[in-house]
Amino acid sequence: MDATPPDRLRARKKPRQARSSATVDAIFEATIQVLIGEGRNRLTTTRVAERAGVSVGTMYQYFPHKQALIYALNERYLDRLAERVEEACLAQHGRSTREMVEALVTAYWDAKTERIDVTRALYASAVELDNEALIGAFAARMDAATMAMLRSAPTANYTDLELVNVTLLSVVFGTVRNVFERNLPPSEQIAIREQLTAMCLSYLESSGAS
Amino acid sequence: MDATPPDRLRARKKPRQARSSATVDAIFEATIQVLIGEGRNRLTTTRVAERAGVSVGTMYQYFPHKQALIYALNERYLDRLAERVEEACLAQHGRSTREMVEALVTAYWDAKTERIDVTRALYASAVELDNEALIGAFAARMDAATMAMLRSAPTANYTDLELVNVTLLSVVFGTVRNVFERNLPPSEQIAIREQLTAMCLSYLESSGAS
Amino acid sequence: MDATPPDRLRARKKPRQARSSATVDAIFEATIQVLIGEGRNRLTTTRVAERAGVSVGTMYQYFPHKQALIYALNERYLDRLAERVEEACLAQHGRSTREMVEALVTAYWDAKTERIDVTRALYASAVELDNEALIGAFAARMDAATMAMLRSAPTANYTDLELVNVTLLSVVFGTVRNVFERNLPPSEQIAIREQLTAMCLSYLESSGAS
Amino acid sequence: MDATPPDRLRARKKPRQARSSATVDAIFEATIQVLIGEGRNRLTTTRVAERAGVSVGTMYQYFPHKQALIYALNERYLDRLAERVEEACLAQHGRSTREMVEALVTAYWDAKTERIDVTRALYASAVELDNEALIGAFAARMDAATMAMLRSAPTANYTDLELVNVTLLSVVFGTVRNVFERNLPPSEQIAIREQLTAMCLSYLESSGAS
DNA sequence: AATGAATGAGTCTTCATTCAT
DNA sequence: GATGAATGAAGACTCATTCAT
Repeated sequence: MDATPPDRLRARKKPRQARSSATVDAIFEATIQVLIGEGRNRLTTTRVAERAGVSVGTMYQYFPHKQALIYALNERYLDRLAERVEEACLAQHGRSTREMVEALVTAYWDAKTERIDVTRALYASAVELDNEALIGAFAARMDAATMAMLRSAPTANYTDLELVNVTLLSVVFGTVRNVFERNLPPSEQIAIREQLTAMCLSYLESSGAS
Repeated sequence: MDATPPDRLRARKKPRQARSSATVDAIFEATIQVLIGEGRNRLTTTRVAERAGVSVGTMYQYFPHKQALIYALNERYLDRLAERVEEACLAQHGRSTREMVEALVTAYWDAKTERIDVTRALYASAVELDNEALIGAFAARMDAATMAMLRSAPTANYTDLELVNVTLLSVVFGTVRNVFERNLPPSEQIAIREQLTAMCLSYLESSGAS
Repeated sequence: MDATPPDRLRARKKPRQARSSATVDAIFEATIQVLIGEGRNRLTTTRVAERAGVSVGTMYQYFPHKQALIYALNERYLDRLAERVEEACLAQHGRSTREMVEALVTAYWDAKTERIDVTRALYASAVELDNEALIGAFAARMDAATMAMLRSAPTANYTDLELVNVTLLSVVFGTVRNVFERNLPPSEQIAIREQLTAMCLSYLESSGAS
Repeated sequence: MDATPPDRLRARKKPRQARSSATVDAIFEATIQVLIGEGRNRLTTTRVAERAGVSVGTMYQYFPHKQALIYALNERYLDRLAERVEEACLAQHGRSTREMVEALVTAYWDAKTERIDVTRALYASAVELDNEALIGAFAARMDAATMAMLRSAPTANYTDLELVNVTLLSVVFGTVRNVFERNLPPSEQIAIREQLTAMCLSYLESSGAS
């Protein structure tokens, strides 16, 4: 992710060697575990280090301070999320609008819902993080991916593609978040998801009619 | 709001007299100010009390602990928000679907956007709060208000009103949140809002066609 | 009790009227209850006042500060204890040494054991109280009462009555305390009490033999 | 001492290295000093740490909370006390009853009286401590030590050794405490101590007569 | 005289960060 | 490079005491 974050949030070193990478992964994993198991308020550097099986000192070799760790964690998460959605979009190039919408909703919904505790934990961790850059970079990637997909549609022809696109993303991303925050029963979630898909499809069809 | 929250989050005394009520209001206001000005991580009881112009001791007479304060603050906020939306819905009973959708989106959007810093601050404050009860109560009020409104529509006739309704709310609420989180320029926000309204209107019209 | 305590521990006013006396009694009772129910660390003026059914302000009319309350409470307790033992001793004047010892042990043991929770609570409350004067006054009364009793013995004739007396009191009082601190089963307590009585009787008999 | 205390009173780490052990000792010493110099009410973690020449943080690395510190302090004290008495008893195995009694009284009396301010301070510190386990373990050790000693007596033969033993300990321990609590002049204390010894000796002789 | 809201110094405890080994 | 003991500032919360009503 090309987020060019505030300098103070940069990790101290880009982990290049296998060893380092494994350590960093362990730290990330530990962070998530602590976040899930103990909550944001009990997310302490000591606890993370302990759970990761390294010493605090070592942790501070990779992340100059706690915020940098959380920043990097969210960065990694958004990176992977973006990748998944990009792939899904790419796979629909030239397909029907219905397939596009379905793929988009499915990819995002599944990614967010698969490990709902992780999703929640990361949302919590990001509060008060100076993460505008992160969000911006993620949004840019998503915008690019879905716009390219929509543009490749054989039949549709959008007058104001940018607007349609940003609306589509806002609606999909926003709705997903809202649904899992309300903690509705699975059956209802599935029903809403179908409605959402239909709604977006209808929106795109009416927007892209020549 | 009838949220019957976990006992430990209850405020200590219901402010009855004018004096008390003024104090409580000052504390709420101070909390928001600190949240906006210093951020969630620097939201300390001392700072809030100082800003509110009371002693910590006094604060603890009204709120048994910090969490109770934050809980009460969110409760009050959601209460007012719910009221505004309820009123807006009530005013549209019997009107056209277009008017209904416009009123709903406008009411919620404006309430959330008017003081965007406050909105953000409250979202941040609620992280890691045991606020399921709060959210549940709010959702129930909204569900009731919009369902009653939709049911009063002269022409529409929804097969599965409940589903349509919960979808509508999820989409509207979710999208609003997503838009202001992305911090888009106002002009773009307005454009998206129009698109959202149109989208929802189209959704309702197709769902309510007899 | 003629304890002439440090000025700062004096109760503010000697309760003379019936009303006051009832209030003071209620406060004393409440103090004991809180002590038993919540422990010394949670013995707060507010809690005591609440339990006594008066306001803190009122309590401070009777006791200038917390220490004065605790001091007065212990004073009253020792007063009553002294009275009981004095009566028991007085009743044995001229009787046999055996009767004297039995009466002394019984009176003290029962007084301390009847409400073991109260006894414990008061011991706890008195820690760090500047109660030398209290203890001194109590000791003096006890010394006087038992010495007068022993002196009235028809047959015994103690060479060093003072020493015998202070030894007797130290042994009896000390043993009682030790026994209930160890929290032994009742049957064992009774057995020890008998042994103690026999031991003291034997001691007095050998000391008072002419 | 095998006191198996409530988990929450356990010290955090067993000091193994010399460094740690020195720190722990310094903390214990500081605690006693503060207790003596300022009293139980002014025994604060900050004050102890300061006096011990370490930071509060360090103190909390060894003791998870204040109570654990006080618990450990009392544990150590009772451990040493028990050791002293055990040694004294062991040294009298096979000797005369008179020597046994004298050794027991002397050992306990001296241990308690040598540093009367420390003794008092520790009694005060233990109030409201959940120290039943501690007292129980100490009592068990004392019971064992004195019973073994009495049993080794060449001439005596106790019908109910257990009862005689527990009585003996209650009387000795209780009397010692009572005497130093009354703060009598040294000459008088010595005299009482002799009386106590004689009294116990007489008790044992009459109990152990075959 | 009684009340009880208000005060704020003082407590315990946590935790990000450093640095000697 | 790794470790983890040590630091101490900062936070949540309590409670004896006062005083306006």
